[in-house]
Amino acid sequence: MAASTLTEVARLAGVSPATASRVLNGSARKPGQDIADRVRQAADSLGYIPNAQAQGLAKSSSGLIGLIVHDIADPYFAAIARGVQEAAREQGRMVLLATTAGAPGDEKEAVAAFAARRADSIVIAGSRSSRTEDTDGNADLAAELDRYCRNGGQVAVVGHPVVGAAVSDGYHVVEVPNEELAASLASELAASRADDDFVIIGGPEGLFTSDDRIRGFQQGLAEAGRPPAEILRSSFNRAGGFEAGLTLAERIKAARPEAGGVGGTGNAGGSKGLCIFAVNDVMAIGAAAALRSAGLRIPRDATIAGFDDIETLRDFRPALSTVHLPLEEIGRIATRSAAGTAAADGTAAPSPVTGRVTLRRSTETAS
Amino acid sequence: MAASTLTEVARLAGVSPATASRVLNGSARKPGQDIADRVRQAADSLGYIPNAQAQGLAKSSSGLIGLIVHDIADPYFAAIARGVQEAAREQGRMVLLATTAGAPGDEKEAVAAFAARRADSIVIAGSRSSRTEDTDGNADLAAELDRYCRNGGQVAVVGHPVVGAAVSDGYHVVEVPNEELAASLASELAASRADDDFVIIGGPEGLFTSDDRIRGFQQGLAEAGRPPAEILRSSFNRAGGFEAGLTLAERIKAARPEAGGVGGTGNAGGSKGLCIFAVNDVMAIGAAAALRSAGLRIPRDATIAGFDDIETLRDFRPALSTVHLPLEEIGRIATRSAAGTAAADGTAAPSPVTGRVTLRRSTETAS
DNA sequence: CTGGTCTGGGAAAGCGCATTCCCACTGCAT
DNA sequence: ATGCAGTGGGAATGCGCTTTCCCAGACCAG
Repeated sequence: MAASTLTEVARLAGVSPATASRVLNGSARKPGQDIADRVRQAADSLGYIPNAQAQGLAKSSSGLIGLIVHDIADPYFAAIARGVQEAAREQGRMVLLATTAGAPGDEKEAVAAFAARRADSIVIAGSRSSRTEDTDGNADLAAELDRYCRNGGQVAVVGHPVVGAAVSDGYHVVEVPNEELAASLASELAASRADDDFVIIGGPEGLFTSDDRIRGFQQGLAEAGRPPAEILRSSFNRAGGFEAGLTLAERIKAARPEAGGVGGTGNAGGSKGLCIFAVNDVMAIGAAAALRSAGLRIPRDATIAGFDDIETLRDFRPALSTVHLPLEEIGRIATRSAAGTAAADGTAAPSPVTGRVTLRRSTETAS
Repeated sequence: MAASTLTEVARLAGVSPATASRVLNGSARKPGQDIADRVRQAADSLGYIPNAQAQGLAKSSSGLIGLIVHDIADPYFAAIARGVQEAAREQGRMVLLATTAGAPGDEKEAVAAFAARRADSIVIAGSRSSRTEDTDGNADLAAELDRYCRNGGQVAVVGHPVVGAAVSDGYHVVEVPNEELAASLASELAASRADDDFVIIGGPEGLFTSDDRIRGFQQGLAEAGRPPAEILRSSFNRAGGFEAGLTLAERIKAARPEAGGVGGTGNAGGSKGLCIFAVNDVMAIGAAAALRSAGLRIPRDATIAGFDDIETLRDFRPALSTVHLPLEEIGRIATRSAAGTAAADGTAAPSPVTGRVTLRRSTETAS
């Protein structure tokens, strides 16, 4: 018992398929009221569900929007995905999900798959990379995107443009002011942590998001008259933060004259404290966990700040200083800017993304 | 410049479209080596990408799997989604995402949309509800699923069967032993918290997952010779947990003879302690935050346990006692059991879901 | 009353592909 | 030399829908 077709509905209603199509789907021509009623009645007496594939084939558009993320279980991407999903629903589209772990090769395949499904638009979240091992992948990805755009596809990239992508009118970038915000964070921290040394826990070199935030932070430090911070590189996730945190914990303990047992006086003696900036919240949490596992306490033995303001992490204690990013909104903006409507609106540029430095307990001056 | 078609490739290669189709897509008939090479070469010189819509139309299958969740930004669903995504990739399919906030009406629409797109299978995560206001929605959803299955669709539901769904051979349920696990948790807690009273923070009545866990917990308590716990109902998310937590905080403070300032002696005086079981981790975190905001400390002034073992929450302190659920695996299992292959394998029932009670600091006996 | 313009419905041609059927040809046994 | 199965390619049909084009009738002005 296959699903019923438009033709069957038409026959039941005693009209031609053309007419049935016109009444059941938004067509320019509106058939007469009586006929419309008859068709609609026939349709739901048959439980008719239009075949989106056939519709797509005929109209060459699918009502699909492709979303590419590194990892859907990462709360950063999950938040963006929620925004995308929401905007998609507004537009009456569905979202197709692809996860790639950030490998440009996989992303290229995802784009090809979306193109095959004739997705109306593609949203690419997740940091672009300029690492040399990704050069080929980036080129392939750029070529694939280019082709997709030339065939009328719309793509929106969150953060940075894809390396080497040609600027076409179907290609939008949702700029996230990572650098400026990191600079603001640095300047605020420089003010409140006057006696601290700074150290940065970053992702692998070449990851744009990470690099931007590092650069911005250093710049903010410089403007505040502080020396540049040392940079520890590790992977862009919780594990990376943890690893770097262990390294830092060793140093902190080594630098302390007395043994660092629980109940120590902490950093009160005027020796310089350490303020850690992890380039994202998840890494910051990892680092904090590492410090704690080494018997150190935050903000007593070191202070720490992250970036993103992940919602799920907001109950973490001590509350994490960070930079708030409207992740969900970013997802919405990206989706809208890649919607056909945005292009039609012409100059209606989507509102730019704004973040906000949010200092909390994890960088508060020890009492 | 529209995307190139099979016909164009065939023409370039000097063969018929039929032959081109046979070489480019896995067909039973394999054309000769020389011809195959010619076609393949023509294909990628043209940058040919098969039109999945047309393929789907012709084959009436789409390589799509639909995933229904309440909220993709909820780490519980995000984790399941990762598993689904992973399994889908193994099968060479893509996942279509729909979020419904748990409203059966929306879920019905999502199923219809998936059916329209001729998704090969549908995975429904997220608790079913038997609330009276959802009765109609549930019936609609069941009818829609039924139709989908009759048309050859496969559906897998995580947790509970959809209310009123007819058992058909395309309908699979991935059982999660919520009740048993909650009972185990209760029994372990009853043993380690010999002097505590128990209270349960549950979701709205009628939510199966919540109800099962509550029932199981009560049963575990009973088997341990404890009286049933009082049940506080609120919404099934962090906010609900927070709200219930505030209520409990009031009570705890009221029950304490001396004022509950910081530095109080806590619960040492032999008065009975309170052990809170929140039916999921996110609610537990919310409740913990509420207690903390009221100046109470865990596990000193109250102990608390959750359910799910959400990864992102694992760095929360005090570490949350909970029941570990292999969320990602659950997603994989659901996806596989809804794959055509699972049906083909016949008796190869997917391994059942097993959880594990995981006691951590949040329910540790106060030192 | 007639010629013209609308209006609303139907017939038919694809959209891009898979697949069934058909046919020409080869190679082998008879 | 003849008949046969077997092989490999092409023509044609259809998946379910949209949309252009066409046509019959209605309606108005002249």
